[in-house]
Amino acid sequence: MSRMTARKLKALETKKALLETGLELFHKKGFDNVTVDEIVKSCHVSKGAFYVHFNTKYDIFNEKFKDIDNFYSTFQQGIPKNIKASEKILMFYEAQMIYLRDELGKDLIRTVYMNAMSLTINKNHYLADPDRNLYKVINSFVQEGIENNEFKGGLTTEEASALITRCMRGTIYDWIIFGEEFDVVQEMTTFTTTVLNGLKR
Amino acid sequence: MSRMTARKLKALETKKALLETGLELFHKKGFDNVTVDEIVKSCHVSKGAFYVHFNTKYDIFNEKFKDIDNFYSTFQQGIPKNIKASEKILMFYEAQMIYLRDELGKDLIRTVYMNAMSLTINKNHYLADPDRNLYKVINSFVQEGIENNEFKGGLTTEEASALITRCMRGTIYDWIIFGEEFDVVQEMTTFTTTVLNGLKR
DNA sequence: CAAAGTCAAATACTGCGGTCACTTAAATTT
DNA sequence: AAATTTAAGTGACCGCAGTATTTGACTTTG
Repeated sequence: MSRMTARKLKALETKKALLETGLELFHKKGFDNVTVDEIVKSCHVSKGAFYVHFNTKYDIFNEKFKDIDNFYSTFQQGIPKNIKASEKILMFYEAQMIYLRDELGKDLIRTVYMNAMSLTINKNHYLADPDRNLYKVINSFVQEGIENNEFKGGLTTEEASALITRCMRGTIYDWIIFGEEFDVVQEMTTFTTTVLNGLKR
Repeated sequence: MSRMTARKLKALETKKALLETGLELFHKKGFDNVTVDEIVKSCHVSKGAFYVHFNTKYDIFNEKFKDIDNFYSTFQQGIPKNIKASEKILMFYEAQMIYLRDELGKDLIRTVYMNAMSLTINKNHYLADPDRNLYKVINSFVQEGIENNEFKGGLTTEEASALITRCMRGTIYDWIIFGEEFDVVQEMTTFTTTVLNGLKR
């Protein structure tokens, strides 16, 4: 099923236009200073069309955010095979944070992190989805660390992974609420190093 | 200056009524399901009056949230003098989390944590105010731990305190975004223990 | 190929947080 | 005690996210 008819193709084009225009405007003026009306006017479609393709205004950024998961393989390639699991995690996180800071930007991340907290969503936000690629990657590093006896065995792989990814969320949250002098990359390294230290035997 | 005139007294009563009614309605129906119009109607004042006393709808919960700081002394009293700094921190956090979970409730905390992320605030939210009582308390515990050589000296008191309070924010954030099975008290203990472990020499 | 069904898109509308120009009465000054 | 200042309170209004209802072009089916 799901043949690509002319209509579906047209719809996909509309969605793409909304997405790209939205991202562009958000980037230029900031999420809060762009209205949905502005986006649809800029695309010469109606507001109703927007809500055919997206559930909320946030979804534009959410969609973009999900793209990161596709880049994880890229990050992983730069990580040597023969170093310790904890070092792999640190390298991975550092690359990640640089990407967030320089490519996605704080405004996008703020939006995604805020949206994840809203009650409107009945099931978990993508950010809290255990099947997210990011969590799988961390999970594999942690498993490696446990098998190599680098980490102590008090916690299961899942539990330890949850703590390590919580480092990330906690640091990013602080990045958002603290002023400009906050250095995400540096802070992420410091915090994660401490936690990894606490996990070691 | 700042004598208590009849008018100021009247205004204070209005504010108190708005605050109490707001809290009651939020508690009963949930923050998102209560409108400002509903609150003011219930208090027989105009909408404008609300915004004389509060800057946003969030402020009702923010004000309540600030009250915790007044209870810190209560928490501290239950903490023995002769135990290790790390144990004091854990006990303090545990009491804190039980209070958040059972007294303030997730909805209030969610609201405060969301509001702290919003851009509308030009200066830091109260949650990120370094002069907050909570941060001073943690700071004193950390200082004690460093002086007693319980923690290693790689980080300054302020840096180590920042990491420990980040544990709290990170765990609370996860409490909000993950489903019902998340146990804040348990998770806070596990995470903080790990971080404290990582700080020890 | 014509009737039935589908779904992207359009438009008018609702709900709500927040604002603004204004009123009014109390407080202060002269 | 009259004149002036201050600030609590009013209520109509606005901006904007999101919704309900309808339309009509395209696709599917018999």
